[in-house]
Amino acid sequence: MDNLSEWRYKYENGNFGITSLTNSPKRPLTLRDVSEASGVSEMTVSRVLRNRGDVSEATREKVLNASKALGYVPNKIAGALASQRVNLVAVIIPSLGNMVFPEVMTGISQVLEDTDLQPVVGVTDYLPEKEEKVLYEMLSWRPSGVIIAGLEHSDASHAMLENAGIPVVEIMDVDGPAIDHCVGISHRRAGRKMAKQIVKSGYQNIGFLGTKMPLDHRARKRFEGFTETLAKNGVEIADQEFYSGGSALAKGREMTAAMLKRSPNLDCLYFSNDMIGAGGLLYLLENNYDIPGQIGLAGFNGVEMLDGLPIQLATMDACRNEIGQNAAQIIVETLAAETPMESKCLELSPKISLGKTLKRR
Amino acid sequence: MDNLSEWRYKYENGNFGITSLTNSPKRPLTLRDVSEASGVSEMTVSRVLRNRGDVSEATREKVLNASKALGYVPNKIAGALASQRVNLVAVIIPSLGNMVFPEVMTGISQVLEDTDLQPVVGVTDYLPEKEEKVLYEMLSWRPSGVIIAGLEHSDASHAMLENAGIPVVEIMDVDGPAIDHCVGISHRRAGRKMAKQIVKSGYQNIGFLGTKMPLDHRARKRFEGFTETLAKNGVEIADQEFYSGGSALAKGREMTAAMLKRSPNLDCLYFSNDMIGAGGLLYLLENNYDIPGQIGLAGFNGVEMLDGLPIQLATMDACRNEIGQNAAQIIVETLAAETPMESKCLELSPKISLGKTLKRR
DNA sequence: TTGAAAGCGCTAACAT
DNA sequence: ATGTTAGCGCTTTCAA
Repeated sequence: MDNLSEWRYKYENGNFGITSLTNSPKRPLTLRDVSEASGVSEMTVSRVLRNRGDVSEATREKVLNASKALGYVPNKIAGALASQRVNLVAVIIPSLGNMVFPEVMTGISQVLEDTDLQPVVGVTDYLPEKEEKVLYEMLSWRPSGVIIAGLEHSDASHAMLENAGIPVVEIMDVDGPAIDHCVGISHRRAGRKMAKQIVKSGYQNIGFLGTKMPLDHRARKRFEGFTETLAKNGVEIADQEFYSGGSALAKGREMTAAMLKRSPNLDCLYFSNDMIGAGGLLYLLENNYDIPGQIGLAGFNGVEMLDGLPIQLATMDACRNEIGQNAAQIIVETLAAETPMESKCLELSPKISLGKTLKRR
Repeated sequence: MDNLSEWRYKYENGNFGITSLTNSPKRPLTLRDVSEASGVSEMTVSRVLRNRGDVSEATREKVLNASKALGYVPNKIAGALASQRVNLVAVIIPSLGNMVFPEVMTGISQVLEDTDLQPVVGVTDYLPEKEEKVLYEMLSWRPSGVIIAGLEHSDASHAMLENAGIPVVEIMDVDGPAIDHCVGISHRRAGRKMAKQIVKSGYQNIGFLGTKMPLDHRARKRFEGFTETLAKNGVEIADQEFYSGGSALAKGREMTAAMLKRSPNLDCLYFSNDMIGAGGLLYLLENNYDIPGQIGLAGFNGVEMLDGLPIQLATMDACRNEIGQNAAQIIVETLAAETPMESKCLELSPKISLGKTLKRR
């Protein structure tokens, strides 16, 4: 950073204009160029640029000036090869459109910002083959660690992660065996918890609305936990519907309309995410349903958006930021540890938020 | 990919279990290991793994088997250093939370998927200093191209981009001089267009609600274009309010309430993004305002979410996916070109969508 | 069709 | 405090 800020200073003070004319922009500059321009050995230049070892203030200045004047940007590829160290952490997530994952990313960045590590994102679109491809691609850059969503991976992905020889943190989910470390919530438990709450509130005819994704294991686990607990209480899902693609808000609206037309006696709807929940909520309000008296509603995620809804939707926080922070923290600690760290598995507790769409008893 | 899929095959068929016992996961495997395991020179192994040059089918098979059995993942760092080529495209955007940028990313990925290029994302949080840092960091990995949001950069960033010696595409905005290529819309023109529409619809007392970000140049330009055209029509912004942070939907609601309390005679609100627009819309509906008769509303972006709203908000599409696709296309073409490509600047036309929140005349 | 040698640009480990 | 040497793991180039 020091290097960078001085460089910036230089440009802001106009020296750039001159130097840009002196060096052809074709061949990227090397340490050697800086070395020659400053009359100091490459090694010393390297030391200055990395703030390593003892360098006299005089040489330091000479080097910095030359480096800035030329507009030198170090070649990390060569550096990484020589030092066998790469300050990158691979972060592999299913999607950026989900809002959940940008928040996880924020948590990760917050922690990594205080280190010299940098997150690099890869997106899998919930496809195991793509996950495999992305993982392979990222591992071939020899990152210092991997943070990857979910516990379910193809055999090949699994093998790659086990053999990578770097810390691996599987995030979002803890319902299953982890390869190395893991941080997340139990989606099964989350489903159960909401089922308990709904039953406790006195609802009996419950509909489920969710995504069609057979590959969204976490949604599936929530569904399983949910039905399981209902069953224990002698209640069965009265109707269910799944969607894929399109605007979640619009889908929630449509599915709710369709389901209530089909099963008018439902008294509660459980949505697998807050966005479709919000759509359902808007639909019901427009059609003058009494919420939560006539019909109860619950979602999942605790997306910030909900604060702006006419009525606050009951939901459950998925601890996204916290998950990101903890995962990054584990990577940092593992890398700092002298002795090989033990695998850690951290289960966070999603907080239920009743909002105003479930009856209180 | 061929390499990868065969590798996968191997694991799925259980060979992994055995080999994982044979090689210690401590030292990453090298070409040499594969070479020794297959009794073929490193060079030939390299050829096979990259599908380069002529290799006999027999050797090819030997090498592939050895490679898969060991679980070899090539080291791109070494490869990049040797070949002086990196298949990475740096994509630098202000935020992932905005929904706009994930959509741009989708467009980019769609195009790059058919090539061997890979996007790598960096986030600046709308901060010029962070942009500088991220850019410096990314350039030090010697990517093949840069796609960066906006036309406004610090002097140092500007200098780095000019000197990088790789294709640069500035996206989202075309109101200003580009360094190399650019793809986007004119936000000034977008602001003007919506102003024209609002005036044409007969509104006279117009309020503006937007983000407080002085660094969101595109929002600023829309605002400028908007007021400019109003002025030409003898109309002045009657009230305005800016926010920062928090749930955009909730903010839209709050700001709308506050503004109408303060300026009850407003007959139209222009929101700088659809999310706050949706918040305002929900607030007004709940309070039984007649939309668009009593009060007109317009937003900006054309976010998919809007489809689920009770009334469709008037807005303007920012061509996000298209921008991403075109930007990536330019990078691909420039890299493929034998002779240095001319700089291209592509202005897309945002489509206005009247929805039901503006009067039709 | 295959192999051997010479780096790519940097840094670790030693000198000095 | 500074310099020298020897690679890092690949690919390029040239030879066989």
